[in-house]
Amino acid sequence: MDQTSPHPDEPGPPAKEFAGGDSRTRILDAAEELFAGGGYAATPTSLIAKLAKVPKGLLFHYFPRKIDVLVALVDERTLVEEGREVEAVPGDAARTLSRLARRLPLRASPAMRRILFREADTHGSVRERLGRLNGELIGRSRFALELALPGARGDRARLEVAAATFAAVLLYQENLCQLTGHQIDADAVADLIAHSLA
Amino acid sequence: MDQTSPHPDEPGPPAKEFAGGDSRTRILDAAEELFAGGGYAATPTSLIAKLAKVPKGLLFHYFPRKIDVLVALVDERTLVEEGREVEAVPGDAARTLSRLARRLPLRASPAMRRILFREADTHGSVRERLGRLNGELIGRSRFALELALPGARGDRARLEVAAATFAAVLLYQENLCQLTGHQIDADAVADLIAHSLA
Amino acid sequence: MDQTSPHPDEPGPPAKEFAGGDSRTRILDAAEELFAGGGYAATPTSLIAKLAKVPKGLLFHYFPRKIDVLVALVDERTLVEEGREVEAVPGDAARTLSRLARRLPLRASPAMRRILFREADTHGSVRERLGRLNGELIGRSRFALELALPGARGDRARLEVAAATFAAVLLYQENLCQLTGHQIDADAVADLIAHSLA
Amino acid sequence: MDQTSPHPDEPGPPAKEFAGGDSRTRILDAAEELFAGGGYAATPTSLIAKLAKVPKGLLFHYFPRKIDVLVALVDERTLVEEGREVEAVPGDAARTLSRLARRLPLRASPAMRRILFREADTHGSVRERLGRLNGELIGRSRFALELALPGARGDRARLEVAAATFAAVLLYQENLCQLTGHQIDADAVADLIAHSLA
DNA sequence: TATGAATGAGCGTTCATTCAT
DNA sequence: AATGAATGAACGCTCATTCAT
Repeated sequence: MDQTSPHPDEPGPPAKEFAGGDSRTRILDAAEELFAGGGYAATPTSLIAKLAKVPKGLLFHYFPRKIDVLVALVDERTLVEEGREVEAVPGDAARTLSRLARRLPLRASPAMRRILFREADTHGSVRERLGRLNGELIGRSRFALELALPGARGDRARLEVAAATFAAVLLYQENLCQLTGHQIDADAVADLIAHSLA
Repeated sequence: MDQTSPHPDEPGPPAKEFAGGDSRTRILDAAEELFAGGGYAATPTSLIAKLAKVPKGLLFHYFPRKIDVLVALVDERTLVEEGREVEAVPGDAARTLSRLARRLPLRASPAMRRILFREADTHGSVRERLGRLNGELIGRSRFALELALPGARGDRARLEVAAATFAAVLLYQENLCQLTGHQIDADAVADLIAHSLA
Repeated sequence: MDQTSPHPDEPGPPAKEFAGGDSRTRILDAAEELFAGGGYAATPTSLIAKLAKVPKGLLFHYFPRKIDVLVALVDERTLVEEGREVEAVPGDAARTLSRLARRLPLRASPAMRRILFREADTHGSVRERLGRLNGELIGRSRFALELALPGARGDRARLEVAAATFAAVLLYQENLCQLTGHQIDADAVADLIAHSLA
Repeated sequence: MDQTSPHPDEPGPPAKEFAGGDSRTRILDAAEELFAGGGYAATPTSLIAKLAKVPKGLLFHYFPRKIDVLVALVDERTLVEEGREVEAVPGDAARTLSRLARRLPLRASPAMRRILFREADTHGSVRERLGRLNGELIGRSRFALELALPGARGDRARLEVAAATFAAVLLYQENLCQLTGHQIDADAVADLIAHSLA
């Protein structure tokens, strides 16, 4: 959970955070934690309820089927920002890409990020969100490079490949690094790609 | 799956492939298909037994616990080739990497490849194998580039980044492409990287 | 169900049929439809509330227990007419019974009739109502035959049997015909019975 | 359970009645009793298992879904005898029908008979069986009357009505009598019908 | 009267695993 | 090695009912 997700302990007006709404939030909080930790299939609804400190039946009041919890999580707690302006540094592809890497168009907690990759295989709505993120990453990389290197120096195809490569590296960083234990330095990759386009 | 996929280069007589041994193989065949399709957690042992056409009890004779099936699958049906020679094309980093992409150091059926990525989150032995693949990809890429570009032209660090990037793209190609629907052309990436090292 | 079915002969102003009272009626309407369709046990109160478009809690305001809905339905929407005069055609037992068949002493919608037979096994109040209907049918048949055939031609016992037979056929027609798909023509049976008493 | 159903305590060769088969029988025994008593919908599988003294899971080993228990019961423990010869008493329709009433073409325990009527509303396979019984009763009654009264005295239509009436009375006797508390004497009805055909 | 969140026992079902043969 | 009945804990889910507002 990052600064954008609805947390009851967040500062600001605590309005409407009592009564019914609270339980639903606590259920999602618990599910987020557990799905990220053990995976959707291996997490029993009873455990979600226990962690959320709500009776089991209430979970199904808000989410008629278990899968609805996951869908709600993805719907409400991940946001792929689309079409935002890219901050390009004219003439400097490397720094432009670096900035991009620092501000991924994904508003989601670390837990939600894990869920996004973990459950993409199994559940369409999650896969769709991941696909959207991928597309956005490619689009932004392409756009950023176009801005940084306005002269069509290097044909478009090469620029496209560069964008796809950078997107691949960013997703790799988000996902596989944790699994494989191999780190990758996005800044260095940005530099590499910039060189190749020079 | 079939006799051609797992270890085509394995020497030795194919003995013991009749009678009893057959059941074990059929169990693994079935599990491979089902784990790839629906995931380990969502596949009941009873379904494996049914698809393998063996009685349920026999499955537990060969694999006392369900997880042992997955472990056996990874142990016996994936092989990360280590330290093999890389076919480098001296002076041509692009073609060298392309060759690498064409012959991944992973001997495994498409189904086993899916399993490798799918279950890496949950099961240590799978994760270890995936990590090994990642390491091998990086190592080979590095080695290939060293061979192709013997002059330490471009510092080592840059070469390291290039290797890691290429490895990331290859894994992305193996895994995320299916999920996100975005293809990536490894040859073009090879070309890109070669340029950046020129 | 609608304003014509339950008690078309009930006198009195139709007052109180707005506002709050409406909810109660809609609940009973919904329950009638659902109990007839799927049976009492298989119909959740939540579904009744949904079909009635009332909140779940309100249902329990009017009917503290689920069974009360069924009891109210039977109480308020079935009426076994007792002791009404039978229109006999003197000397013509066949036509007399035919008339009886055409005007059963049961004021209830088709749905309520199904409920009456369906739930008789399980719930005493329903069984009692069905028993009452049966008794009334026998009584009327007996009385009709006595009127039609005033000379005690044929002993009383035979007349009693004829009445019971006709009642059985009428109930069979109401209930089993739908289940078994075999129709029976009450007029023809009336004719048959009249012959046997001649 | 009547003399035809498979009971372990039945005399005769006790072969194959050990091991697994016993549990299945005990489950059906328990279900028969409970379904007859409280109805299918109101009988939890856990109660069946408890009464049968088997673990709950075993019930689902033999009957994957609850409804399969009911279907098996109807399939294996009711038999509508079809096409058997009718013992007619030539010239005596009354006694012929009486004999028919005494030997219904239904082999089933009293409990199964209740189930047949109780659950006919809800479950197709039960309804089919009941419909078959109804058809057989009509067919036999017709055939018996044809045999007893070979001269086409009384047109065929009348004979058909007589058959249907008698069948209706027999089913009424089996089912509704218990619910309504009104008895009907099949012999007397047979007599009545015979008179009407004379 | 009206509302829907809350509650928890219980349901049908699944499933990994054991075991006697 | 082979078999499938047996076991019981746990699962996702349902549901009548309660309750605070």
